[in-house]
Amino acid sequence: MVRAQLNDPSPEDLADFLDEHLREGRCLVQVASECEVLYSGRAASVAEAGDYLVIVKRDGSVQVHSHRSVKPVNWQPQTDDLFVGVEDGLAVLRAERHSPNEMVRIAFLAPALAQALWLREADGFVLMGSEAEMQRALARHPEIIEDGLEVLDAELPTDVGGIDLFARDARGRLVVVELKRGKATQEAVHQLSRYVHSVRRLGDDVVRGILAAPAITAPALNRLGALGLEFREVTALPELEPDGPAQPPLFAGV
Amino acid sequence: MVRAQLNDPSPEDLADFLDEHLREGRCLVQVASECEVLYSGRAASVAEAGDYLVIVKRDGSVQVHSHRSVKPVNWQPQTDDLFVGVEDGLAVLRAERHSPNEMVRIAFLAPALAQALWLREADGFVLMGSEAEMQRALARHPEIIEDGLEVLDAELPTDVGGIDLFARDARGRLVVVELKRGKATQEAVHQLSRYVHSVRRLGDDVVRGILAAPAITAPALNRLGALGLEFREVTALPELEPDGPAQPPLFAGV
DNA sequence: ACATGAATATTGGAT
DNA sequence: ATCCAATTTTCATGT
Repeated sequence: MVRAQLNDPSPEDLADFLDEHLREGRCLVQVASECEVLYSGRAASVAEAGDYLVIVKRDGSVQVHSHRSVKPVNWQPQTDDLFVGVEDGLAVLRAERHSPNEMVRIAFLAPALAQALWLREADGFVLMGSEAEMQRALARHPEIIEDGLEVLDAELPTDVGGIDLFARDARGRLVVVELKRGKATQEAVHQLSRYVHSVRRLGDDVVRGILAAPAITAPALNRLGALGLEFREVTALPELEPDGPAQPPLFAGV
Repeated sequence: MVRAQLNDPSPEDLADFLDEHLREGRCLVQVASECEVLYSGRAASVAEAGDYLVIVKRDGSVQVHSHRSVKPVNWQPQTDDLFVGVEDGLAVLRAERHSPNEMVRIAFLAPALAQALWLREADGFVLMGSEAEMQRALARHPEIIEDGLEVLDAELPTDVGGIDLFARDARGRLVVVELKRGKATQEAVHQLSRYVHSVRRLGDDVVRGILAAPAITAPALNRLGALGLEFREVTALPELEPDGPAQPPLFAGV
């Protein structure tokens, strides 16, 4: 899994290392180093000298991590071109992509460690509890939302977007259902409201609007009521069994 | 910067390594290994045996990276508790957080490399071209949007959200301005429409709505026109000079 | 603690 | 290629 490793490399050695393993090896390459990072594209940023962990993956994606946060300080998804060189006595990595046109440039001021990893393609990843799953489940069992509900369509396109579930209730009224896999916010209420108005414009039928989610914020519930719309609690995942490990934690987060 | 390193560790050695450097060292720790990853919380997921690069930062955040994509396969932001142990002959890391209650569990099937890094706190990061910056610049120079525009308020709260810029035009009409730092979509048009309707409800004044962004999608522009709203092209960042450091003005209305 | 909205959002899917 | 909507969005901010 570890293809190569380099400690305290010279700028030239680091540049060679990056070139070799990014160009031919197609490895995931990391460098721990004091860096200077420039970004220019959709926005622009400068990170002055600081310690960072730089990761370049096989798809050309680049991320610059600091000591905190899951989100990198600088990054670039799937770049089209990578350039490596020595400029002013420093190893430099430049990652560019087109559409949008942007660029990240990393200067390695004091590289401490570089390594090339070969990670085999992994499969067998399964995610449960997505909104798509929720939609399939409710389309098959609409009684979870309400008895007598008959689903007419899923992802029904309107002029203002796609309706998650379109149905008819036991009394023949049209029902627009908007699903959220997490706590519903005012944004979701606005979305539902748009769809309901759009459907109402089509005819004189009575149209109900139901927001189905595991929870809803208080302001969102207020607005929902003010607009004459409804909320249905629908859990996206089964409840978790609380298991008692009885093990002291390493540390408590800051 | 490199505090410690371990090649092909035994499960016990890896567990000790993690314990030592996460608990006391408060280092950033990485492990390259064949892993099995379980996640349970807002959603749930299973990643069967595969090669991953695991990063645990000093704030307790955990990320599991595969060979592609800037986004981790599994992650956990700023956990409250970390647990390390040996279970069934495998080193195991568990990261939990409350609110929301969730958990990631990583079993290291075949650890190839572990290392502890000390990254000094870095400062000197500057980002340019945020929407907040755009808002400040346009509030000071509203003529970029339109001659004779007088800004009355920024982030003006309404019952449907905050209006980015609220103004009066040369002919005394009220103007609602919605800003986007990227290409504006239908969502932005709906947002603007909501604000305009909200302001119109307050009185009998004529209210204009302007969407100010560097670009707009074709469907969004159609809808905007259908709703009687307007688009103004406003670039969030100055054009890039091929080589010169010359500092053009921050914003250019086109 | 909760709600809101921006983000260099990223990513996948549909058109 | 473009557009749209979900995301375990994350993250900062205001209340």
